[in-house]
Amino acid sequence: MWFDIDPKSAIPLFEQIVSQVIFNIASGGLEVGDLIPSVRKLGSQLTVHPNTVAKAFQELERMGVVAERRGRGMEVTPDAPKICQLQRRQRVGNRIAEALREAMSSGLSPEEIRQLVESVIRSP
Amino acid sequence: MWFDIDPKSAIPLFEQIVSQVIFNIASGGLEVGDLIPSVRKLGSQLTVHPNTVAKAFQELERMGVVAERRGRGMEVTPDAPKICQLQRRQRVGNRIAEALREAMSSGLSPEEIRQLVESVIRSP
Amino acid sequence: MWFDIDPKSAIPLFEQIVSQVIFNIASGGLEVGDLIPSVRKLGSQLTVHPNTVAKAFQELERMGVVAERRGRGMEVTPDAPKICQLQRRQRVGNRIAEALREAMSSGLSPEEIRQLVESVIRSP
Amino acid sequence: MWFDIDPKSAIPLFEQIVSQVIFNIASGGLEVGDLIPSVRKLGSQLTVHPNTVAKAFQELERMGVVAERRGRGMEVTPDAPKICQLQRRQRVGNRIAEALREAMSSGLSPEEIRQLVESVIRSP
DNA sequence: GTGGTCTAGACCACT
DNA sequence: GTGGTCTAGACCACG
Repeated sequence: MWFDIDPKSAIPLFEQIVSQVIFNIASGGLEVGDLIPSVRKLGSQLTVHPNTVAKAFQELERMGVVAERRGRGMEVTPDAPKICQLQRRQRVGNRIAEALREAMSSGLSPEEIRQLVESVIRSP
Repeated sequence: MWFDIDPKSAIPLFEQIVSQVIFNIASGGLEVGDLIPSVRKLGSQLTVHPNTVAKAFQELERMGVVAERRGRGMEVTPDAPKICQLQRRQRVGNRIAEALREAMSSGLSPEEIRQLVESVIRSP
Repeated sequence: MWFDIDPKSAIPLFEQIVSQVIFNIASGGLEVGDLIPSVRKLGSQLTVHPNTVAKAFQELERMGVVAERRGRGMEVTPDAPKICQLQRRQRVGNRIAEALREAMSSGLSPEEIRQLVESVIRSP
Repeated sequence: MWFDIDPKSAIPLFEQIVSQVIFNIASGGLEVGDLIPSVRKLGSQLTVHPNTVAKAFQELERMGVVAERRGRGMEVTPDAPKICQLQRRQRVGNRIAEALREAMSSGLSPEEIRQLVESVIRSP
């Protein structure tokens, strides 16, 4: 299980947490029936306030990706893998599309953009 | 001169306006000494509140890209092209890098990402 | 002895258990001197955590409805029937009053509400 | 426009606020295109923290009942009346059904319950 | 002025 | 220990 959170990003923290949980389920890092980390544990791990994590969890619950097990925590639902794999493609695709749309509106040529993409995809 | 604004994007409107002005200067759509449109004119053209446009112009002035010509409006400075071409690469590059970083952290393979990018770059 | 528990209700489980014991005593299903089921037995019967049952029993003891018989369990007290018949009317009345108060504040007419009540009272 | 909030109720405040807005729209007290009161205004009117009101508004936005007008407030959507009239019946019906189900499980006869209902419906 | 996000910390129900 | 609700108050983006 892996979390990649950037507190300086314009994307709200709770939204980033939602995405990361989705990605973990989509890639099999979290499986059906698993308990996801508690709000307090994850909060201290990410140095984020537990309330912020809780907000992310409520969103995930609303999506049907996790369900509360009273007094135990939040459990990955049977429907989660299907939902999350779909969501992953949508979220990743949308953000790339948005960035490329901006790139093209900037006057850079498709070739320059392709080079930029390649340099990024290889580097980090 | 061309503006591509998306009011539904998570990126603040004033930030999008700043970028679009920078892109117009970088690509030669606006040249040194040109007057950029007034706050009201641009506001009504983009259906954005004039205060929001004013905030963007303030930011551009702070960057040294435009300067006030008393009684005439905001004028593109001599330094602007150099600044804007640099800014364009940085802004476009950063946003692509961010989107790709997310894509890679999502568990998709580099090959899948490359395909996604190609499909987006070709479509619209 | 009969228990009607809904784990999805907004009403706390322990509160539902308290009510159900009260109703059983009020209606004569449990009589003075009877032993109520043990915390573990009732817990496994209702698939509820024993601590939750224990909390309900604590509340019932505080109300004077049951008392501990050392080594035997919890026994229905002589005062219980009187207390429980009063409590039953209060609890049922309060909850109905609350639901109807909401119904009336919703803008539905008394006639529409009466119909709703009739349809519910006849159906299940 | 009318709000009936009970801070002592077991129902969460934000949920009560959601219901009350729905009821107001369903009964025509709020019409399509109206701005609902701001989080701060409604918060101080109900002596509830603005964050609690905001949580209710987010739920309403998620339901498609209101939409944000950036910098102006939350506006009643065209779909709202239909949604709210449906929701009103469901919410009111559910709560009455729950209360009556409890009443019947308490051992009271249908006739006693009907009398209770009538006495409540006539009194306040 | 508007709502959105975040931190902080309290209390509660439940296991 | 778990999550849910609420209060409190800060800062931000937008009009």
